[in-house]
Amino acid sequence: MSNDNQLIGLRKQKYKKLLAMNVQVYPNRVERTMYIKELIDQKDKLIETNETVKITGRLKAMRRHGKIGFGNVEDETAGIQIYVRKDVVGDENYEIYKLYDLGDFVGIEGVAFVTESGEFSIKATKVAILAKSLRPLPTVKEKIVDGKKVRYDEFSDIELRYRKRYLDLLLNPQNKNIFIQRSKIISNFRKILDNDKFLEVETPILQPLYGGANARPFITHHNTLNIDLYLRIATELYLKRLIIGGFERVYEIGKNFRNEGMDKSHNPEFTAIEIYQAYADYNDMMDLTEKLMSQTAIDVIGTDLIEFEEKKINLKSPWRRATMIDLIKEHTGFDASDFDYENIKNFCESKGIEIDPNAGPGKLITEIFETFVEAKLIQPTFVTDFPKEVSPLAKTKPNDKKIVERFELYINGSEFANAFTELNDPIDQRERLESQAKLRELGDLEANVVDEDFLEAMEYGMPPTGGLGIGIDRFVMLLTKNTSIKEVLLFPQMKPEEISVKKKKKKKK
RNA sequence: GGGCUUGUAACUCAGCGGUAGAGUAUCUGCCUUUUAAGCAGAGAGUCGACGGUUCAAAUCCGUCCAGGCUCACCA
Repeated sequence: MSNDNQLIGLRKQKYKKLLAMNVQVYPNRVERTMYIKELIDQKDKLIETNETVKITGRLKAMRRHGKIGFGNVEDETAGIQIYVRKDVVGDENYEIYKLYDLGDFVGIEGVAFVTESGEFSIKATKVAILAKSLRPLPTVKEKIVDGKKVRYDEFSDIELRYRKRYLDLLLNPQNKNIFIQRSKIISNFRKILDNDKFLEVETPILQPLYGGANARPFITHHNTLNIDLYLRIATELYLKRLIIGGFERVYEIGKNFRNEGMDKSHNPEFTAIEIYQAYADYNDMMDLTEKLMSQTAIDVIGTDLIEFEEKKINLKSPWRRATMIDLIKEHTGFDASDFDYENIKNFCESKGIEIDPNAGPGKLITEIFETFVEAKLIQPTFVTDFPKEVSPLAKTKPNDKKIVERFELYINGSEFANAFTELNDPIDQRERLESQAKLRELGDLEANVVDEDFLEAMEYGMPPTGGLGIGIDRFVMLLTKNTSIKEVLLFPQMKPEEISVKKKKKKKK
């Protein structure tokens, strides 16, 4: 018998013993008079009144001493020590207590008191089991040394933490806290936008055509319609349809799916917020980005100064705004402002940048930026005025048709937001999408596809609009000081373990 | 995809050619104020998988599986 089965077997035996004692091991209804946090907050009053309280929670520690015993019970608000005496709770209750295992959900009825060693506890008058844990939780022990918590045998295996996130949440409060922060960040975005008269909407995840970004999609199939559908790579084109439809301020928070590589900052599904505002442009979007991010930092983590990887990142607005061309000049000395293909190509070659034969000067300029500038933008920086060539959905500048009104926000060397003065000229939009289609034919799997339905919508008239997208996961990483996206996703994508193979082999033996 | 690296008991780890180890957890006994409770004893492992070398493999070699770091690719 494997150890695993041995430990589980023992717990199953206890389950049976409880049943034999006519104890409901998984009762339907449970009574709780207060959360443990409330109990602790009312310590003095409860000791004075000797009032009976009922708490519930998971058993996190047990210390049995013959005819008495201690334990620690935790609910979501706090934990408290329980004290169980055989002569107080009676034989049957004490028997139930003895059949407790670490990880069981228990209900304790009792009165508040302070032990001889000074610990506020609850002295049980009645004990119950609310749900038995058949599988032993990993053992983590804590000790308080000089007021600091020292943890032993922490559940720290990264792979296990991701695969069994429920254990990570249960055993590592600091990791659970990441997801509390994440939730607060998202609800704070909502609060700011809702106060600003934005309407939250939901658009299709399953799309007959995908668009709004350069990326390879996931493909799925609808049986009844017998058509392939794509999981959205962005919400952009649907949100613009809503602007056309007369909603002046909309946003959507949701998952996008991109069938591409995975690394510390890319998960195949990730959360983005996209925001569209009629009668606004990319300058307004910069103001909005600053407001959302710096205000949220203050609201959620209490400061807009973040110390991360030994860098001090200052989210206090205003943030630097600089054009891509100027930043390239600043970091390399190279002046690409003339968009002269030969000149730019020569520079790329001299720096060892690989040249895609289909790339025009705009694409090359972007590559120079990515190679020499991106990683150096530690403080929040709006990189503005992108080449039109790489921005098929953004409006050109009035005085320079090679450049569009677009920005990307960089913090700590990586992209956090992308925004445009949205292209609303349907003739221009059609030409741009058609030239993307040509790139596709030349083998660019990430080029946009022509979405006739979207173009038709735009032909009815789309107001001048500013649009903005922010990567939520990366922002959560920044505020919670995590370097891996997996740490801020509850269930990051992992390769499945080949359990079936293992099991088959086991059975054969 | 390349390089480096990890995988041993439920958890955290040691062992790195000669009969599988420790602490915690679990079980048994003692124990009515403990708190990483204590003391005494016990059980628990296909040493990620499959091959190879060897008298002998957790240990050396190869392939594979799953992670991590990093570079490349990619928004």
